[in-house]
This record gives sequence, structure tokens and C-alpha cells, in this order.
Amino acid sequence: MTSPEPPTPFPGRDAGPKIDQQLHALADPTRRAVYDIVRTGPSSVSAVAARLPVSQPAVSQHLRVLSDARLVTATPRGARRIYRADPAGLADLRRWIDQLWDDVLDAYVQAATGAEPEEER
Amino acid sequence: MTSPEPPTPFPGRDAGPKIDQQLHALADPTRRAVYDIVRTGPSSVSAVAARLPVSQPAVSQHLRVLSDARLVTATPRGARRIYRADPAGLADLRRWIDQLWDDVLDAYVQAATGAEPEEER
DNA sequence: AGCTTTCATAAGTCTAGACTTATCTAAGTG
DNA sequence: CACTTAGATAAGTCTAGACTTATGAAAGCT
Repeated sequence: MTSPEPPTPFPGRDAGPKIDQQLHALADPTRRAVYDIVRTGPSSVSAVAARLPVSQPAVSQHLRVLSDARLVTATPRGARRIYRADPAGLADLRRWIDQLWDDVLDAYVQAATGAEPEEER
Repeated sequence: MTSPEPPTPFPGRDAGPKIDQQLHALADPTRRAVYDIVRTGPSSVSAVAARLPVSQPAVSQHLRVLSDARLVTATPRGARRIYRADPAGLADLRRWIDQLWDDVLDAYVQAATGAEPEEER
């Protein structure tokens, strides 16, 4: 075989905007710390800020990113807003990673076992 | 109960440098595209660059980040360097997410079921 | 009604990092 | 050998985004 196509100009396959947001959200250490606090136990913004060496607005901004990524949800409780982890959002990311893992492992064993198409240029 | 401790000054728990590198590596869309090409089939640097709208040095730099994060490995093949996905690196990230998922789901059902310690201030 | 608390948002700063072009080395090819 | 090809690295630019302080809007408290 070895189709005579040009180098396939562009894969175009993307992880989708949601996965992109979630990876971006968890890539920052401070934001991960915010998430760790919130997921351990539901917390208000100021309660999170009290445990981290950053300002309250910084925490609000991190929680906004986590909320947009569907990794946390907010529930108004009087003047406070209680943030908690949203399992549904994390489930999406987990599915994505699992799929990736299956693909990678599959390609790996297939390369190790007999058939090796090797590199493509 | 309600322990009389101060707000627990800092969690200090971090995902570790390796997970941090891997999340950071996969958080960039272009780098994810590089990874997608390489994981689909082992490729040289120029083969990757030919399929993406970025320069060859950009691809080299992305592959460096992916390599440092143990997500890809390089094998010299003459003047070329063949890059392929490293399952071991991805396994680390997958384990981390799975652990996170277990924790989050656990906290969620525990909050839903009876015992609700609610927010902590 | 004021005064306080809680939080989001606005606006500005400053650094990380995603790109570029310009090399330099190493390995193949005539 | 000269010449090309492959890729890494250096150096510089420019934007995203992680912070800050300042302020405004709700909600509770006395």
C-alpha cells in the first residue's frame, strides 16, 4: 500500500474546547492548590484565600477558571459562595486520558509485535 | 467536635514535578497536536513540522518539553531522530487522574450521603 | 438606617513561554 | 572532498495570563 498522499497537511483533530480548558486549568500549580482545597471540603472563597499565599481576587480568578472548566461548582450561601468539586467535569478529563492511554498502549504493543510501519519520513 | 485549629496555613500537597510537567506539556494545543502526530506513528521532527503550521525549531522545542515530561522518547536513526509516544509517562498521568477521580467521587457521595460537614467558614 | 463582610470585577504590572529567524553541528550523498 | 539534509540551540519578539491594588455590589449584622 503506502498511499501516495502528501504528508497529510494537518491533523485538525483537537481535544475539544472542554478538555482544553480542563488541562489548562489543572496545569497551574496555584490553581491546583485551590482545587485541592475545594475538593477536600466545600469552601468559601475567603476560606481558600486564608490557606494560600495569594490574594482573595487571585483565588476568585482561579475559581472562575475552574468553574468555566466545569471542575467546580458554586452555591450561594448568604453572602458567601460555597465552592465544591464537580465530579462530572473531572469525569470528562478522565475519559479523555483513558482513551488516550488505550490508543497509546495499542500503538505501542502493535509496534512491538511484528508489524512495524516505522517512521514516516 | 469542630477542632479549634487555625485555618490550616497551607496544604503543601503538590502533584509532584513530573505530573506538573505532564499537565503543562499537554495544556498547549500546538504541543498536543505534535503529540497526536507522534503517538499515531513514530515521526521525525521534519515530518511533524511538515504537517503543522509552525516552524521546525518550534516543533523541536515542543518535543523537548514532551520529552522532559517523559511523554515521548527519541531514537536516533541516522541523521534523523524518530520520536514516539512513551506509554510509561502517560501511565503516570493516568494514575494521577484516576486517584484524583477516586478522591473526588468519594467526597461527593460522602457529602450526598447523610454526613455533611458542609463548608468550613 | 449605617457598618461590616464577602466576593466579583476592573485596571495595571510583570514574567513565562510560544513563536520567529539565524546559526552550528552531525550525518548522509554526489 | 564539497553539498545537502536534519535537528538542536541561541537570541529576540510578543502575547497570554498570573498576580497585585482598588473599587463596587450584595448580603448580613446592630
